[in-house]
Amino acid sequence: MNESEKIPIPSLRRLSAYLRQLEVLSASEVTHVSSRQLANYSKVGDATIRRDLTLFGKFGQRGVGYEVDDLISTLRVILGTQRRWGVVLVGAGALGRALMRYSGFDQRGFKIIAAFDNDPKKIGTNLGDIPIHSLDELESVIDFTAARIAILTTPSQHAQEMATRLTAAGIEGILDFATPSLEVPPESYVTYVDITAHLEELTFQVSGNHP
Amino acid sequence: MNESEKIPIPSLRRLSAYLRQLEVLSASEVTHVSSRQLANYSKVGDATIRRDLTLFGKFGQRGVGYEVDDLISTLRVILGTQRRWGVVLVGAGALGRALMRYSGFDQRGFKIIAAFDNDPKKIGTNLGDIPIHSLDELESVIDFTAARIAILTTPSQHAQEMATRLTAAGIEGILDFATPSLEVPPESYVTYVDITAHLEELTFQVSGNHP
DNA sequence: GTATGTGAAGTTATTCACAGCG
DNA sequence: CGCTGTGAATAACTTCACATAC
Repeated sequence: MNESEKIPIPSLRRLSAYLRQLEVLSASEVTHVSSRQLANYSKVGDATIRRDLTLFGKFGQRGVGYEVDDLISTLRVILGTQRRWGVVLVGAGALGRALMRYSGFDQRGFKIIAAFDNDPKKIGTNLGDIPIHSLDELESVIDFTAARIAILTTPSQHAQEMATRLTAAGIEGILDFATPSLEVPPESYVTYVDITAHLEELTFQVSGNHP
Repeated sequence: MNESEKIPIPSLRRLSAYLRQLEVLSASEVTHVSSRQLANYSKVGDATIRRDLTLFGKFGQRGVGYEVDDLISTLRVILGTQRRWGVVLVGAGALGRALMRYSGFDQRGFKIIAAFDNDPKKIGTNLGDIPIHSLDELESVIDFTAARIAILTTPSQHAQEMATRLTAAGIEGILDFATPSLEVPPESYVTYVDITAHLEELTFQVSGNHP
């Protein structure tokens, strides 16, 4: 995939942050918010917020601001989460199991519907209501559930093989915790999360070994 | 903190990725690598790699490239991970416990040395060799261990209070899984990881609701 | 008065392209 | 010759500042 009609990735990522803040405001019965107010809740400038939003349309009212619940709906439509997404998870180790137990996905439109592992002790069991399957069933379960998104939490040695099988089986987006720079077909999309890289960012800032 | 001597954050984050790749190459007994080769392993151009590295010094040899193990050491010095960092973890829920079990930190220079939770059933127990303390002991344990980095995996309602206490107790860097835009004193540093935001990035790309 | 949406300006980051060194 | 290091050029992103709308 990708062409994405020229949406800058930084802008796209900020949309999720705006959505979080708006959900908090909505829960506090706030009905309207200006870009200035929204900017107060983050490190982003008000002009950036307005520009980000106008990449997708005109959602504000001059002199008033944005209607909170409307903007939430709009952002969900843009991000594709006004509908529910079934997600499969490959690798039911410590991190995979933690994600399977994480309750926050539900309210954000995601549901882990199946997990896969190669440990015979886990295969056939459930964690909560999520069944853990053998890797042999990867393709058939993806086909049956029509899942399009996968979370990859295997050891890094197996990550590329799993990514190849996942995309061949119809998965279009992979959230990769396992290894940097997975090779996937051009019509699919990967985002990589490296927790140690974030810690390294902190130690760089904290230890100040700057030139 | 921060002034960071003008290191662009994107460059800084790529250093961690280079380090991962170099570690793989070193394990495969590769002794030298050119920026071009390194670029093949990621989506970054070779000129970007050279420019990133020269922000910190001149580490290559013309006509040859970079010596893999040397560059690994150099990057660790830059990132501050040639020494070992004790890290405290606040919130021993599913995600916190998964991170406590994660073995990859050790080889990257990090060690979770203590965890904190408010659940009486957890307090006083160990997970692996990591003791779980009462939150009452937060300040004293940070003081005793001289920890400077913390991982925050509490429910979001408690995150700000915990961040305030952590920084007051001497923590300088927080890896925040709990809530966006924590307020911290200017001499401390926060990096935020939002797993659902990454999933939203995928659903945006996959569902193609682009203008 | 207040706040959006947006050209224009400014800033930051990436890529080009090549001189210079091993 | 190959590959780094780097000015210069380009591209990407952010911020300014204001006309416009409510």
